Amino acid sequence: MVNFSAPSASERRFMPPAVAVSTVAFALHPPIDANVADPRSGEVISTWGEYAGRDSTRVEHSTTLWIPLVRRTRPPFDGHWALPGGPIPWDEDLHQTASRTIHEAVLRSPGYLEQLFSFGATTRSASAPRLVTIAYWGLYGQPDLIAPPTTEPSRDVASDVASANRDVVTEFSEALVASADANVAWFTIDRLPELAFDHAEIIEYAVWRLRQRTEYSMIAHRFLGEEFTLAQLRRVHEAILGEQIDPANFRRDMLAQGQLVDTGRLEEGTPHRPARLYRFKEQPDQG
Amino acid sequence: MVNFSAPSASERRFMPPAVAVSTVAFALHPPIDANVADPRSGEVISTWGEYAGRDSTRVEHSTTLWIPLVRRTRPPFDGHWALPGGPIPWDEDLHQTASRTIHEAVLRSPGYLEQLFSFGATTRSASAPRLVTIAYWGLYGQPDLIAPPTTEPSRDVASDVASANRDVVTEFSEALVASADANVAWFTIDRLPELAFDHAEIIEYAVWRLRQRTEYSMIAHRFLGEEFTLAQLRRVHEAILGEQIDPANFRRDMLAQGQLVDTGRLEEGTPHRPARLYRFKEQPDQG
DNA sequence: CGAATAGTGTCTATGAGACATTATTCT
DNA sequence: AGAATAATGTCTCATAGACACTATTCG
Repeated sequence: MVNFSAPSASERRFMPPAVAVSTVAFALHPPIDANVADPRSGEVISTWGEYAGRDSTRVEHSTTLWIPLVRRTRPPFDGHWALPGGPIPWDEDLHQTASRTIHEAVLRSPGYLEQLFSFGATTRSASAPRLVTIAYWGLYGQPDLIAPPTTEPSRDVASDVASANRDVVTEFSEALVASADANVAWFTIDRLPELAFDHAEIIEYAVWRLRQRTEYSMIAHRFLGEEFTLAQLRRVHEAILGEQIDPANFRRDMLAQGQLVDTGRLEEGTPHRPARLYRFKEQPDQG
Repeated sequence: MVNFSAPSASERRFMPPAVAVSTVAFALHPPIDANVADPRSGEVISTWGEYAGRDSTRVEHSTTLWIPLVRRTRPPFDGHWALPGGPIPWDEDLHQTASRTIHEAVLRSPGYLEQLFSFGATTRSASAPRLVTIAYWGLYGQPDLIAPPTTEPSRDVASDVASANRDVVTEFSEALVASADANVAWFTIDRLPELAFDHAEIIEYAVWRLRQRTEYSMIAHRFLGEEFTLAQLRRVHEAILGEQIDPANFRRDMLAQGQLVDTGRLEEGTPHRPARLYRFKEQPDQG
């Protein structure tokens, strides 16, 4: 008979570390119905829909990236914001766990997901038991954000995993609360609140890795809809890089890549000369 | 009272995955006293010292990279070769575990160590319990290889971790045998034997990442001694890339980097014009 | 001297950044 | 017409690859 009752402190010393997953999910802006929080106080201000209103320029000209965070509701780091995530069930691949846990928080699945790094320092949480976190980073594209929230049957992780190692779940229990509530909100990456554990470091590294990427085409692909103008594509790159790009050179380089296809159609409803609409050339999906 | 006796198959279903570390440790050639195995049979042929003899050109002109592997002595994959590694004790950082386990197999510590990727597919071992492996890659430099084997007190992992989750150790028990024996041998990366688990995939990815590195200077740094000629440095780069480099262009580019310092001294004992000796400019260590 | 490798100089193709200029649409 | 942005063209500079040529040491 196996007894998985909570081990005492002295017994913990002989336990192997537990594993979990956390995800940094970038978007050009939050979903319409999502909460936006004040970076300073962490207080939820309003939904993105109210905040941005019908001012589409605010969306179109988004010049920075957003990520969703989850507020912890118990120690350690009670009240601090943290990355969405959770423990790894025995029958889920790492990607699956990342995808499912981010969906449980945001009610939407990112179009792209890639492993970032594993954080396992013995010091990453002073009081809690040893936990190795495999961090992922992902991208919410325009289609993902426009789509209404989906409700997948969320597995009862508490009984699957927690019963075997209940201590681990204390770091993630907040991800299990009903979503779209005040404990899930979006922040811009250049104005983040105080974060739990070493999650600030994880986010910093995720941003760095996103910017390191040479093939932005594939990445930007995920942020955009089916058809788009070169200006829209350029703004995605600018949001990722955090700096401006020369439109002329950008056009030349992107077209030289041979990844774009001119649809022959034109943008509509502009107060100026309309731009050509492009789409990406078909190519094998990955991620 | 916590009972960590081996769980049955049905009980395993509710256990969280265990975590371990494996390391791909590159070197320009094996240590002098290390075993060299025949790629086909996996049989240990001789030590590197016997094999290479006093033919220093064989060492100097090494045109490929070597890695140490450990032969499994029990199922699953009994008799197959695998990466050195082991489970993570509660009080060790991931780097420390990688460094310690590779030392237990090779009796030498690599001069450079960097996290590679975490492999956690549910399918990576059919019969054994779920295990997430955090892979590292490292470099043995010339000084590391010349140095005599060091014997650090190896912690009794079996009692630290294995007692808590004995099943996990079946994948790594071979790392605990007395080292420098016939179950540890070196292979060239282009002629590897059949490997256990998904370790072939891990090695392939490690080689890819090594070659992706733009700043080879830092990497090559680790492979060389204090002073070196440009030809020696070039051969390191050629071994990493797996292809030849134009000596003239290589010289120009390396000197333009401003990382090299002319020591003013010359190579000795050559049957031709001796080359200048360089060293790397002092810079903050990392890794 | 000849062999062998070290070391230098030069030509060319490519790609990125800067920026001037023309084109097209709306108000 | 004037505003605003799309789209094109051109110049320069930095870098990488190819390769001819000179220099120095040993035997």
